[in-house]
Amino acid sequence: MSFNSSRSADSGSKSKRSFNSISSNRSGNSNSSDNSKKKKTTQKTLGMAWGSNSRSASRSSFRNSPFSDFGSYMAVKNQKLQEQFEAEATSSSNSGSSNGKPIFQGVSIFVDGFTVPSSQELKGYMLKHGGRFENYFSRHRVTHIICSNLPDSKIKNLRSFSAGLPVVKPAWLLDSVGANKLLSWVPYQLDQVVGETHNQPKLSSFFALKSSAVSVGSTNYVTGQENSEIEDPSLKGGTINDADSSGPCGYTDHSKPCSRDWDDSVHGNSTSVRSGEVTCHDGKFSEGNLSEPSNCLMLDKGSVDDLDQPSPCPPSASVVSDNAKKSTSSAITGPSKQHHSTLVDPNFVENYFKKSRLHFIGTWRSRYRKRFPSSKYSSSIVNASAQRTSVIHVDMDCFFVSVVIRNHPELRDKPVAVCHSDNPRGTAEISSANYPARDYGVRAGIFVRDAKALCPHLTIFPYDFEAYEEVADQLYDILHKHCNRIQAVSCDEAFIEVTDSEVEDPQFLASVIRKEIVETTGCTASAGISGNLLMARLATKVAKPNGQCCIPSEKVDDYLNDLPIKSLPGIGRVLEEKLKRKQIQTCGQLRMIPKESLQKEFGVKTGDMLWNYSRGVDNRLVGVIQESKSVGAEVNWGVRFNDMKDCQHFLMNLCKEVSLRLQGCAVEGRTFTLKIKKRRNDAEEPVKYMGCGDCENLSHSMTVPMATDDVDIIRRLTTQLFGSFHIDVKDIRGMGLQVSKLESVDTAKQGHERNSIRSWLASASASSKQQHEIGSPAKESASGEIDKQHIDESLGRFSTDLMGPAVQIGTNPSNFEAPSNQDFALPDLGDLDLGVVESLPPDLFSEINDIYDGKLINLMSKKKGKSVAQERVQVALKEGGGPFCCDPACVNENCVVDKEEKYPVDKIQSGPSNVGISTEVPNKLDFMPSSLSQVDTSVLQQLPEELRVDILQVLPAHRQPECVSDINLDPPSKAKKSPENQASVSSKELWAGNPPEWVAMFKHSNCYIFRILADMYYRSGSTGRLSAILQCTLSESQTLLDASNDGWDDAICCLCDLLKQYIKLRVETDIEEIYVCFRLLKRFTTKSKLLSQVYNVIFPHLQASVGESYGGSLNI
DNA sequence: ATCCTCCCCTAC
DNA sequence: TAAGGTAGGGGAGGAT
Ligand SMILES: Nc1ccn([C@H]2C[C@H](O)[C@@H](COP(=O)(O)OP(=O)(O)OP(=O)(O)O)O2)c(=O)n1
Ligand SMILES: [Mg+2]
Ligand SMILES: [Mg+2]
Repeated sequence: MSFNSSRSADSGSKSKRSFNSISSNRSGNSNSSDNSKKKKTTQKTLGMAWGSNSRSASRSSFRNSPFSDFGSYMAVKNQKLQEQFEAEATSSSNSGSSNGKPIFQGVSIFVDGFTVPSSQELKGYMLKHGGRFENYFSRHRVTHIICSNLPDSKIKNLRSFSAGLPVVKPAWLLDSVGANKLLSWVPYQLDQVVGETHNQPKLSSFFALKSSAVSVGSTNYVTGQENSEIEDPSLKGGTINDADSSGPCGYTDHSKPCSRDWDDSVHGNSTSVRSGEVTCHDGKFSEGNLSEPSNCLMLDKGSVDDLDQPSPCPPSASVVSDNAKKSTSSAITGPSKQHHSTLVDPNFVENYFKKSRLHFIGTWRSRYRKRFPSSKYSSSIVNASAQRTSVIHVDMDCFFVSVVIRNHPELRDKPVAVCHSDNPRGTAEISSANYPARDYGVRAGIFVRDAKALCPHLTIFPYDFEAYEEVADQLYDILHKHCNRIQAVSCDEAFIEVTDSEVEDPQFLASVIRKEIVETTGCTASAGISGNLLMARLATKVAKPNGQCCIPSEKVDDYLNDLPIKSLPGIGRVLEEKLKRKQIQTCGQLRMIPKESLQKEFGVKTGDMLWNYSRGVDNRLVGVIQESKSVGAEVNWGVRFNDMKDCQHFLMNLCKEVSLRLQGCAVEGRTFTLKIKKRRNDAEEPVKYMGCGDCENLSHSMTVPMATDDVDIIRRLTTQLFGSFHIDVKDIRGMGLQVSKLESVDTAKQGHERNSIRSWLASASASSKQQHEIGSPAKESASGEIDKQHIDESLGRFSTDLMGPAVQIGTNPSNFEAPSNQDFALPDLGDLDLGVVESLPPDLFSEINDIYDGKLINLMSKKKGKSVAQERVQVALKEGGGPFCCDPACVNENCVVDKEEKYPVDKIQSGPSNVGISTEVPNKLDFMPSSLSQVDTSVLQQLPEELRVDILQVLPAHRQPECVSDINLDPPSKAKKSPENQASVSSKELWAGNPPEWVAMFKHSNCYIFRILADMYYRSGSTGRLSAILQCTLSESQTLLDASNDGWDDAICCLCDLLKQYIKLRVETDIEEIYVCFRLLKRFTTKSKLLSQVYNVIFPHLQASVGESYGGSLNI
């Protein structure tokens, strides 16, 4: 199941998709689908339980482990988890410093529910007298449960989870304090519990227990499980079955049988909307003098409530709680106090996103884009703007709640909210609350503990992202059926534009759509109808819940007059507060302020918006669907690092995420912005569990010349960006990576074609037009002359025949037309440099051969034996013969570096990014060259010793930067004895007092030095060292290309030079480097003004014609 | 003037 | 326990 396939899927059919765009790319694991499908079917009526699933199991590092291995691993890990748990700071004690007599020594209480005195006071008593206070229940740590009173529904569960622990009234503590000794708790037992034995010793967890505070039967809505079947994971840990058999979470499959059955059941119930009877009964609305039925159509709130809802399925299957899984699916990286942080879970980023509601709604749009690739209708909208139009705004009522209680009609009139947790003391956020709950003040975004305080009998349901996705799809299918001008706002909300000619009665259309929505989804929607986006949206607010409302233009002013400014979209907390300080609370008051004042105070655009909105004016058009401007990922929860390694690991995963999202959107980006949330100095631990608390928001960005989606490049960039923060990783509370300056990956570059030579050439020629826009022509032609000279000079030593004669291009950009991809003319076969072509890696050769319909190979065989063979340097690189290392931390000689590991996570431990730990060794990746005199000593230090010696011997010959003398260098005697070392002597003599002209080509000092060395080694036949220094150059070039705007000319020069050297020398062990060169140049040169240099590597004789056809942009 | 970077604000 | 993301708009201030 790939992203592209889902994009091409017919919108009517339920294609496999994932709400988490990453997961579909990553897992590609169809093995789990059978399993998960079954599970889903049975889960349906209960909603998904806490999360983990076969997908996550299959992605875990244990995916291939046999059961037994996994099981024993889990056993060990749970033991460790418990040990951690023991040490965890979720409990408070005051050992040693208690100022009261330690009468509660050995007593550890957990307070359940409301108590008198409050749990905080009890905590105070405990700490004062040597006892412990547990915020969260654990049978291992807690010795007594303190409880004043519990509703009956809780008692049963309390018995269960208490597992024989005494449940005692607070008076026990008070009396003990009063008596100044520990009294027996027996007389203080809670009456309701006395005499009972625990006949249900197994319970999901305290967490799960809490969720059944309000129960229907004994079903726990949160876990979707009969309580009696739940095991306490904190005791036993996850079972193997847990890890292997639960259903997927990020959602993919919409064609499951259940949805069919459900659809059928819906259609079995006939419904009707009696739109003729509607009037505006809404109180708010009436107060606004808008109650005329003729002008304002509003369905009676009750009228749709009466519509039949799909018949509820009885709760059927139970699902193993995810609690166990969570404790098992994370590996332990070391002792830690946080159980849900980056410290514990190496897959934190991925796992986190799977459970984040905000991630779900935040990424919904990109999924929608794939379902309904846009721009079909956006142009017609512009045209249609001449006509009179109405806007309908449709928004699902308390979306998340509606969806999860579709099959619980008995809860429709009871307060219900969706939340991760049902802990009445928890800091989990309410995602959505239904309207009965809102009557109690429960709102999206408040903590569950506050919600429970406002409404103690609030029923909490867990998330079911899969179901939200499914309903959203149904919603948009319906909308698209009725209208082709739709502007998606979110998964539960859209604007529809209708022209008067198309639809005579927008209100009737709205009622039809709403009826269809409730019939299809089992959830109600509300609609607002008005003349523009703003007023339609405001009308929806009036209409909710389950109603619709029209605000005709003549009623706009009246309606707005008393409307609180906060109700206007775009005015949030901050603007509201600022206006309030100016005594502005309503739109009517806002209208009194002249536009100029507003603009002066809030900025031009914002002032304009305020002025317009307060008058009901909104000039935005419906449906102008712009392509996305940025793609990013961030995590600001559970982010805690102890050391650089944790941090780097996290960052690299974030990069992977971002890279995959870019690829998922088929875009590449040029600007990378790393955001870091840094704990404020004065901020203590956040109120919210694992939250980021009060933070400073920092960001640094970097723009590279060539757009990319490549994870390795992104990682290098990100690493470099991170270094620029100079931040203590312990202060980091959140990080995000955003990519902007996006360019869409055109079809020619997609798929396997992407790295082919043909597409490279084609894209290069197509995009060469843009070269005119880059840089000034004067500068180009000037530097072109220099470049040519220098390159001739420099390359002459290696490969005089590779460069053809220079072509000075006459600049005539105005006449220039870039050939299209199709027009790209293949060079004549006779124009190819056969020596170079022959030396290409086999598959590159074969690719070119294919381009020429196989004629190339014939030509080659004819000319065989003539040319290049004798020019080749015979290289017989023995194993490890090239001491190379680009690893800052590694100075071992003979270090063979695996390409994949060039920038591994743990290599960036030192350097400026690691403030306060070790700044004396600069981070190589932080180096950004700017001038010839700037020699990066750290780079030099990373070189193998022998090469370093050579450099020091060479440098003084013409220009030795001062800082080189700082290098602490002990010339190894071994190096002196090496026969290869002779090269440096001769080279030194060669260059002494006579620096070659081409040195100016390498403005970047490292490349410059490397180039000198390469030349030296080449002359001396030191092939091992030559190979090593070429790799160093390649590595430097990569860094340059990725990171520097200034350095990419240098980098291109280096790479072209390198490529020629590699190819010409045919260093067989460096085949991979040739590929890297090619890839870099392909990526890079489509927009390079130095394009022709790359061309010349393969098509040197084409220079003149290329130069002509590509106008003045070429400088060779 | 216009662009760029580093923020802040807003909505779902 | 708990999963505070994502993307666009826009302002301030500096570089050009
Ligand atoms: N702070 C928020 C706001 C919204 N949502 C999610 C849950 C909502 O159900 C969904 C849609 O947002 P709405 O603003 O449309 O809110 P509701 O649909 O829940 O209620 P309403 O009836 O007011 O539209 O987005 C969320 O998780 N957290
Ligand atoms: Mg809604
Ligand atoms: Mg909404």
